[in-house]
Amino acid sequence: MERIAEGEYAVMEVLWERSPLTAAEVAARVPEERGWSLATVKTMLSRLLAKGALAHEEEGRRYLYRPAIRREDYVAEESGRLLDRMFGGRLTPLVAHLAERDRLSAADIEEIEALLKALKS
Amino acid sequence: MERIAEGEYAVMEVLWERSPLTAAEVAARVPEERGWSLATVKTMLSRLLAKGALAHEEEGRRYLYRPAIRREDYVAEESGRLLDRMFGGRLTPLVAHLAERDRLSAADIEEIEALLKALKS
DNA sequence: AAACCATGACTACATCTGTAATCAGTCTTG
DNA sequence: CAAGACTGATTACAGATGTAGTCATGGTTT
Repeated sequence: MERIAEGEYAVMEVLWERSPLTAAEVAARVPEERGWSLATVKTMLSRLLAKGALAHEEEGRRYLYRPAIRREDYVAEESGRLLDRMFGGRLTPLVAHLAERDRLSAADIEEIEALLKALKS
Repeated sequence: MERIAEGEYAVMEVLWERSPLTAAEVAARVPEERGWSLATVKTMLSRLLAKGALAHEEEGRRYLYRPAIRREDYVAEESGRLLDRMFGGRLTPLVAHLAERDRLSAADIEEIEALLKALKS
């Protein structure tokens, strides 16, 4: 599975959210902040097709695009990569780190505790 | 703070581990697997200097390099970025995700529970 | 039919990255 | 001092990425 670049990821998000879509529809759903032209979105679509991250089916004279890889899998790979690189693959240091950085509220803690309890059973 | 590329990160790791170091010393400590020549390491060092991620002091006719950003901060930024992009900024889904993917052993769970308990007090 | 519009394919181009080689000094060593 | 060795600076170059523009073709509207 080839690497998906940051910008391409925005396109994947759109299609994971809803698919299949035409190029124009994808462009309409890409976050405003990107400020992309339709041409740019089309380039992204082509590259993602080439990488095998998307599939397309013809619908008349145009294409309908849909993801060819699951968001699940992509997310797993990326978070695994981060974990390995920065925390020696261990989740505990990440949690500790985020807690220190105030990325973890009391409610979060409760929630994670509940999750862990469930996992143990 | 400019983005640090994957390859450059390997150099930062070396210097976070121990610094200051000369270019040659850094090269000697970069993981074998990279198979980098000294020239490559020097390029990385220059680019990191330009990005402001490293600082150097002259030591005779050569430089001693040292990090100009804290590993802490870099790691915080990167993990925050991942969390925001993939999990809406929430840690719980990430933990749940990793658990599902068997990235979480029973021992890990114990450990995190202990950590959370400590955090609450 | 003529003019127009939408679409994918192809082309463009600057910047970033990975991966060096080469060059111009300075230090060392014979 | 001459020949190397070592160092940062400069240059190289291919592939990835961000960000489009252009072109050919086939459908649409008057």
